[in-house]
Amino acid sequence: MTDRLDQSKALASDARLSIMEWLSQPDVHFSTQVPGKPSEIGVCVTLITERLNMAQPTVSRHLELLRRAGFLSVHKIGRWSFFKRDEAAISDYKAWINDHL
Amino acid sequence: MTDRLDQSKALASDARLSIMEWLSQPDVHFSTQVPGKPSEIGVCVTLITERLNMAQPTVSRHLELLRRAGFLSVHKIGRWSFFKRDEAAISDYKAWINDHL
DNA sequence: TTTACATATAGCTTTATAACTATGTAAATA
DNA sequence: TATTTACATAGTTATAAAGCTATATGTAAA
Repeated sequence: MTDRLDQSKALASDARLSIMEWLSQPDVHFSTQVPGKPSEIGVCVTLITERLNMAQPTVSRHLELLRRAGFLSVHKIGRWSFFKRDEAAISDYKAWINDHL
Repeated sequence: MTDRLDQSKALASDARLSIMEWLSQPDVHFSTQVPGKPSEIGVCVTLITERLNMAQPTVSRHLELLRRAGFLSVHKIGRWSFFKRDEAAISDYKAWINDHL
């Protein structure tokens, strides 16, 4: 079973809430991405780092936390890591919150 | 505006998630309360402390965090503090999560 | 076959959380 | 009025989280 506490913890951060929100409209927020369409392949770490205005390793860690919570998936192409939302897992969490909060 | 980050942080704790869940059916989980019906006046700190199996000041702090997030309200009668859910604020947060996550 | 690039990992420092004990406060009771 | 009760606050300590720099890894380009 997915760990609801880990998921709730993943959302207890300004940076991570922003990431989740930006990735819900990736083409709008990351229109400058060169290697591919954000809504199709995901968004690379560099662009998210720029937008967050944080050091790259810090952003990698935030993304990893969201991934481990199940909210994001990664797709690696060459040297890039493209992150996108896992809508099924997100809906699942929403349903749980609706039931249990 | 309510601080969504504070609300999300308030839910990033096992103890606090349990409190929220117990208080959604207070008569079931706190049937031993003497001073009044839990679903009407709320649940006192002592009973929540017993159920959490933590020191009383620790529980007071958890309750205060949930209250400041808007999820709980307190009603003081004599020396007791009765905590109950603020369903409006909770629904408000759920709606926000549905929109923004 | 170096060099540059994109990301991840390691290690460190600072700040935030969470737990506890001790004590304070305010109301009810003896 | 002294004591007990219910809860809150203060202070301390331990653990977790968040940020950074430095470096490793792995791929692409020169």
